[in-house]
Amino acid sequence: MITRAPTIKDVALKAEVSLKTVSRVINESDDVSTETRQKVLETIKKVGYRPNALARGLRVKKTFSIGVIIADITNSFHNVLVRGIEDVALSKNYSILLANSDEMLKKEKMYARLFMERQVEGLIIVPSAGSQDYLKSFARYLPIVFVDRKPKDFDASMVGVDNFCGAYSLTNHLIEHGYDRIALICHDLNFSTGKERYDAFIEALQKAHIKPVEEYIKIGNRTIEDAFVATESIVRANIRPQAIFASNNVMALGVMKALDTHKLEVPKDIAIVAFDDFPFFEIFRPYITTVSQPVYEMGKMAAQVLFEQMSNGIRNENFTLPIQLVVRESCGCVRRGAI
Amino acid sequence: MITRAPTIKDVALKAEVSLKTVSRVINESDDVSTETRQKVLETIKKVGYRPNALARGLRVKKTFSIGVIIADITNSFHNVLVRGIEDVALSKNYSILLANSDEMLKKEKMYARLFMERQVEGLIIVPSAGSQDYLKSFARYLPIVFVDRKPKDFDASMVGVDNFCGAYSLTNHLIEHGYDRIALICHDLNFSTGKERYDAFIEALQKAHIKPVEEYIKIGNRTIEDAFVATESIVRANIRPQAIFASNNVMALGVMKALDTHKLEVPKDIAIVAFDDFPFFEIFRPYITTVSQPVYEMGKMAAQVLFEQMSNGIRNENFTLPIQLVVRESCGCVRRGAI
DNA sequence: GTGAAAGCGCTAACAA
DNA sequence: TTGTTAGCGCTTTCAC
Repeated sequence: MITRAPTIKDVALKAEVSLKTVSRVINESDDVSTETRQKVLETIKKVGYRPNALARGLRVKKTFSIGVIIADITNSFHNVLVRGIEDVALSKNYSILLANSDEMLKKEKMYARLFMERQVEGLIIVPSAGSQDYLKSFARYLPIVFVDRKPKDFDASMVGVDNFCGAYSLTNHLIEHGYDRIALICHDLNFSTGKERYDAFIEALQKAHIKPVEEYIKIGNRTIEDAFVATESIVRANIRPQAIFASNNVMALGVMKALDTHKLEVPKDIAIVAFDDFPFFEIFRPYITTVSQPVYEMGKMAAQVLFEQMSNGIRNENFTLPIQLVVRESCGCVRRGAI
Repeated sequence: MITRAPTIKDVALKAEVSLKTVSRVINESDDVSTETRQKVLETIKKVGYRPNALARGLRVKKTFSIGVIIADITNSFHNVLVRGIEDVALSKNYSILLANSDEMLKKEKMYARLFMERQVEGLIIVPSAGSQDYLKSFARYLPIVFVDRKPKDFDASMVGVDNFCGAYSLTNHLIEHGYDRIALICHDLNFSTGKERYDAFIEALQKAHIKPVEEYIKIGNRTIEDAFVATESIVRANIRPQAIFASNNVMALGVMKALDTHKLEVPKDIAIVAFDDFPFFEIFRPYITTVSQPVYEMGKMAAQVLFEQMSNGIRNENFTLPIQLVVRESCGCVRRGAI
């Protein structure tokens, strides 16, 4: 800005040594006489020199940065994921370039391209609905790792959980409570997570010889509002369901809000369970029964896989992390002891 | 990685034109004959050329990136802030480099330095407790904007809210309910926000001729755990307070958890209010009365101020955004109509 | 309308 | 141990 930042040249001039000597001192490499090193270090301090990572990156073709494209940093799932990624990146001295796709393929594409131009050395993506084939031309240059959701029309490593299994056991838990009128508030089936949870829900019902009721099944966007509206219509049905399965934690909020608005008590009047936990599900009543995903670990794992491939070459592997059924009280179970 | 990415040179060679001509086409500048332009564009497509933003940045001394240092992306205040910043950055075609300081000055410093080396064109910081004088040497090169908390030993532009005023009116609201035994669970006074909210709390009591009781006032870290422990000790006091003021939303969660654990009903047995809102404060009972900050707007404003200074020169201004008292039911007010 | 040469800040390769 | 030269991929200057 105002002043030009001093360069390696300025240091060399002032310290009366060559560029390379300064470079050597900076990189703590090679052998520079203690004397010269001292002199250079002092000069560096005096002129306030800081190496230009860009110039360095251009030369050595390393930028020490990776690109991360998630749906929305404001969503707790995504920010915890990012935290996991960042912590690993930090430990490797890498920075992350972050972008929100807002579930729009167009934005996802735009950012992926932008990050390529910025010479990121790897890409971690929570893919939006639609085709990821645009990544094919990138995959020759850097590794790409997907998290949470499966990409379409493009193969790369992927870190996620067994959504089918989780949703199945959650549905089963409701069935074991004796409910046979169970509603599903699900997010978009174009996401692999939505699809798998939906499929598991249906299959669990069928296995228990319960016929899925169409008016109890609502598919919408992953928003509080959509879940609210869906729940309202379900609750107004001729025969109210005894339980609701929310396909994710955000939608669970919409369900809760709607039930509260209609003065329905959980789990007395109606039970509810949700896929994916939230810290405060344990703080506010009713404590919501969920399937909990190791989100932070997913982020870490994704980063680890990426770094592994950055140094040892691109591979194509899937990693499925374990989930956990967290039984609390919203399903109708009696409350366990406090804290 | 595997393959070398094509450069401008490859394109020039293949299209049988000079480097500069390709450069001209890329930058949509100057006059290139339609014929040549066509030829170049085709070649670009054919070889899959993408400009190298780093090389370009090195030359034109623009990196189109800004650094953002927050406490923790996992905290809703901070991620909403980042979202505001990102949305503005996107509109200006800038990327953000993101880092979590975890409230540690050391990390904050490290990242600020790292970002400088990466040639960010501006810096937005939520400062940690301690001295920000290390930034003095940076301030000659780029603008720095602080958000939420005031820096120490260093002057720069700052975007925040009137914490004193907000905490004062929140405390006052409790006093108007007739409570005269009011507890404060506050985060570190080394943060300007903590200090100002604390001061306001005390002053509001004194103005109402209520003597602050030492055992009702707890200072801790901004964590659920600290707030939990603090609340427990307060609740066990000889004479229990009638209300608790939590200095932020995270600590409010700890307070709620502790009250729940001790089977104290809000607001029947004890009232609670918190500084800073949370979306789900409106979804789970009891609906918590808060002072709400325009966090997203704070992020946007910070970014706008930064960009303004990036183009028009560094200034030193303070921006105070309006807050809002959101009266719900945890303070003892009767519940308003649903949704 | 197009191109050659120089240089952004740095490091690799090779000399000295 | 230290210095010189070239070049990373791009744009700017100035020539043609």
